[in-house]
Amino acid sequence: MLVANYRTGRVPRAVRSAQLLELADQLFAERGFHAASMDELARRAGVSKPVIYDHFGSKEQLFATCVRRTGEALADRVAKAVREESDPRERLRAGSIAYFRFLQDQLRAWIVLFDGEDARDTRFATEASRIRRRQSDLMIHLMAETSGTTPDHEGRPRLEAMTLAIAGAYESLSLWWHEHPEVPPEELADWLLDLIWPGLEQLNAQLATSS
Amino acid sequence: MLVANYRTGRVPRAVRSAQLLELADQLFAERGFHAASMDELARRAGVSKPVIYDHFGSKEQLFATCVRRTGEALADRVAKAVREESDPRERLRAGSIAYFRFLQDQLRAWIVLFDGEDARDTRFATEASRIRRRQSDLMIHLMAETSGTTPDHEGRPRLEAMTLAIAGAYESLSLWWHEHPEVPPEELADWLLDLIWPGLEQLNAQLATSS
Amino acid sequence: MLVANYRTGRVPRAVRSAQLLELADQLFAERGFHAASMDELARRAGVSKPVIYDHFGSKEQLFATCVRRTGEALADRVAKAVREESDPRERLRAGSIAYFRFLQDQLRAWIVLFDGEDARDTRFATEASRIRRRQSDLMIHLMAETSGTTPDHEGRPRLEAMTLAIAGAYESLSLWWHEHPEVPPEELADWLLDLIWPGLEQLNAQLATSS
Amino acid sequence: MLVANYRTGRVPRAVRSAQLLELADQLFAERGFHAASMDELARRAGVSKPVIYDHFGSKEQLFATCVRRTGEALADRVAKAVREESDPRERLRAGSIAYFRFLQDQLRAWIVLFDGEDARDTRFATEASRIRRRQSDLMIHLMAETSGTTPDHEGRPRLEAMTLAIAGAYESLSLWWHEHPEVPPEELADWLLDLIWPGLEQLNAQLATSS
DNA sequence: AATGAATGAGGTTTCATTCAT
DNA sequence: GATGAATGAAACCTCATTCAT
Repeated sequence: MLVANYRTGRVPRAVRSAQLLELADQLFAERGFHAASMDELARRAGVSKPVIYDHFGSKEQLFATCVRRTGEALADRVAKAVREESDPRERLRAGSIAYFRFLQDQLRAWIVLFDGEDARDTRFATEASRIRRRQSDLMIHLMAETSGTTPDHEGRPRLEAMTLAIAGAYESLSLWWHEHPEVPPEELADWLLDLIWPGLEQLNAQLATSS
Repeated sequence: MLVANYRTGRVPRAVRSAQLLELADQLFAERGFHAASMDELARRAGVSKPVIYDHFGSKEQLFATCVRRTGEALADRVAKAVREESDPRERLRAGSIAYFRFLQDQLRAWIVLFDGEDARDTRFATEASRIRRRQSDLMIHLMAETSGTTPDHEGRPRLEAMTLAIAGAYESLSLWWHEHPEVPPEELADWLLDLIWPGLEQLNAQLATSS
Repeated sequence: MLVANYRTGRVPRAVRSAQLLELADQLFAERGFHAASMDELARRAGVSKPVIYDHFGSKEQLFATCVRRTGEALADRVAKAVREESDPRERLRAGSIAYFRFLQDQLRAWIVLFDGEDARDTRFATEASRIRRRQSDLMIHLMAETSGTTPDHEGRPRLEAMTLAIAGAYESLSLWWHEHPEVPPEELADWLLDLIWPGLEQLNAQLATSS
Repeated sequence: MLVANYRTGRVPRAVRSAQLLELADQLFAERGFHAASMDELARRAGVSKPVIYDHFGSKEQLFATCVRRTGEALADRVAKAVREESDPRERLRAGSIAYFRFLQDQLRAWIVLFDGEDARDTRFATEASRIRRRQSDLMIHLMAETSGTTPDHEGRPRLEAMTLAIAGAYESLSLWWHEHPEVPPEELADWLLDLIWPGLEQLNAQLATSS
C-alpha cells in the first residue's frame, strides 16, 4: 500500500484532522495560545484557513482539543506504568517515572498544559485543572487500593487537597527539570518519593482508621 | 479642606499611581495579561489612556510592576511570620499560614503570579519564577538553620528541586482552596506539613550527613 | 464576461496591488509620508486596512515600494532617451527633456521622491539619494563616453560633486516649472544646457587631461 | 553685570523666547518636524509645555519661526559677503563661500530648511521655497548689476528659473559636502563657479542684448 | 510667569473569522 | 474538499494641546 502525498491536494478528513492537531500542538507549545496565529498554523500545514475552521470550528475549540488529547495521552501512560507494578511504593514510583518520561518526549505539548501563556484564561484553566484532577484521582485510587479502604466523608477533601498539592509538586518539579535535564527521571522520582512517601503513608493510615 | 475629590479630575501623581496599580492588579488577575486591555483599565480608572502611559510607560512595564509588587508583599509577609517562631516545624507552619492568609487577602493579585495567562511568556516567566524561587530560597535557608549545616555541592540541586516542588504544592493547594474557602488556613497548613514534614526531616538529615 | 467590476468586492491580487500602489503614490505625494494615513488610503481604495497590510506589510514598505518604482521608471525613461541620440550635447538634451516630460506625466509620483516630507528620515533619504545618485552616475557615464576617458582618482570626487549639483538643479528647476507649466520641456532643457554645457565641456577637458 | 541663572525660575520673556528658539532649532534639525515632540523640547528647555505654547502658539508656528530665522541669517551672511567684493565673479564666489561656511557652522539648522522631514508639507514648503527664492533674487540682483541692465519681460522667467536651478545646485552640493567634509568651502565654490560661470556670462550677455 | 495633570483624536498594526468561487 | 480575498474589531501607543491651580 502506497502512502498518498498528503502535503498537497485532497486528503481524507481524518488524516487532515490528525495532521492539523499535531501541528497545532507544536505551535501552541512554541508560542502559547494568544501568540499562536491561525495564519501561521495554516501556513505550516500548507492549507488554507477555512480548512482549519471546517475541522475545529474555532481557535478555542482547537486549543481545547489539543489540551485534551495531550492530557489523555499523559494519563494513559501513567496508568499503564502503574498497572505494571504491585507494591504501592513501586507503583507510585513507576507512575512518577512515566510522568517525567512523558515530559521528556512531549515536552512541548506538556508546556501547553501547565505553563501555557493562557492557563489562567478561565476558558482554559478548566481544561488544565481537569487534567491535574485526573492525575490526582489516579493517585487517590492508588492509595485506596493500598490501604484497602476509602476515606470517609470527612477525610475526602483532605485527601483530594493533598493529591492536588502533590500534582502541583510534580508540575513545578518538571519546570525545574527543564533547566536540569542531566538528572535522570528515575532519580527525580526517587527524590520526590523520599519526600512525600513518609507523609503519604501516615496520611493513608490516618484516613483509613478514621473511616 | 483636607481631602480632594479624587474620583474625578486632578489627582496628585502618587495617588493616581497607587490607584492605577491597584486596579491593574485586579484587571490582570481577572483577565490575564493579554486579555486585559489598557482601554478597559482606563475606563475603570475613569481616566484617559495617556495617563496610564505617562505613569507606567507600557503595558509590559505596568504588568511587571504589578507582579513585582505582589511578589515582594508575599515574601515580606512570609518572612515576617517565620521570624516570629523558633521551633523549625513551627516556623514552617507559620510561614505556610502567612502564605495562605496572603492569598485570602490578595487572592486576585496572587493569581497574576502563578496562574497568569502569560507565565509561559519568557518576559514574565522570569518574574513569576523569581518569586517562586524566593520562596524556595527562604525554605532552604530555614532548613539550613534547622540542621545547622549547608548541603554540599552534590546535595544542593536536590534540595533546590525539592523546595521548588514544595512551592508548587503550595501553589496548587491554593487553587484548590479557592474552591473550598471554608477550610481555615491553619488546617491547610497542618495538612501540608503532615504530608511533607517527615520527608523533609529525613532529607535534611541525609543532606547533613552527606556533607 | 471579460472584466469584473473591480471597484467593489473581490479582485485578483495583482490588480489590487497595482491599484493600491497607484493610489498610495498619489496620497504620499499629496500629504507626504507622515501625514498620509493608512486609514485614508484604505478609504480611497474602498478597501479595509488589512488588505493593504497583506499586500505590502507595513507603511514603510509601502512607501519604499512607491519610491523605488517611481525612481526606476524615471531612470528608464531618461536612459532610453539618451540612447537614441549620438551627439553628446544632444544626448544630454534628450535626457533632460525625458526627465522633464516624466514629471509632466508623473508629477505627483515624483514629488514623493525629492520634495517628500521625509527626505530627512534616514530610512528614506537612502532611497531618494540613491535615485539622485543614479541620475548622477548616468551623467558621469555620458561624459566619460564623450571625452573617451575616465577621470583619475583625484578628479573623481569633483566630477561626482558636479553631477550631483546638476541633479539638484534639475530638481529645483522642476519645482519652478510646477508653477510655470506653460514653458515647454524642450525650452527648459535648452535653458539648462545653455547654462551648464560650457562649464561641463571645460570640466570634461580638464579632467581628461589631468588623468 | 551678572548673568542670572536662567535655567530655573522666572526669566524675562525675550530671553526665554530666544532660548527656546535655539533649542527648537536643534531639535527640529535632529529629528525633523514630525518626530520632534513638544514634550522633548519642554524637557530640554527645563520648562513646562504651556510656556512654549504661551510663547509660540503652536508647534507649526514655532517651526515657521525657526525656519524664517535661519533663512534670514543665511541671507544676511551671503549678502554681507557679496558686498565686500566688487568683481562680479568674485562676488559670486564670495557669496558661495559664505553660503557653504554657513552650513559648516549651522549645519543642523540648515538641514531643517531643505532636507527636512517635512519640506513637502504644503504648510512648510512655502517657508523653504521663500528662502530659496531669496537666494535666487539675490543672484538676479547680482547679475543685473554686472550687466548693468535688467532683463526684459521675456527674459525674466528664464533668469528666474536659472537662478532657482542654481540654488538647487547649491543645496544638492551641500548634501554631498555633508559626506565629504574634507573638501574646503573655497574649493567647493571654485568647482561650482567653474561649472556655471561660463554659462552665466553668456546668459547675462544674451538677456542684456535681448532687452 | 509657570506648572502638574489630563485629554481627544488619531496612528499603525494584528487577528479570528467568513464570503464567493 | 478547498481557497483567495476580504473584513470588523480591537489592540497598543503617541502627540499636540489645554485646564485648574
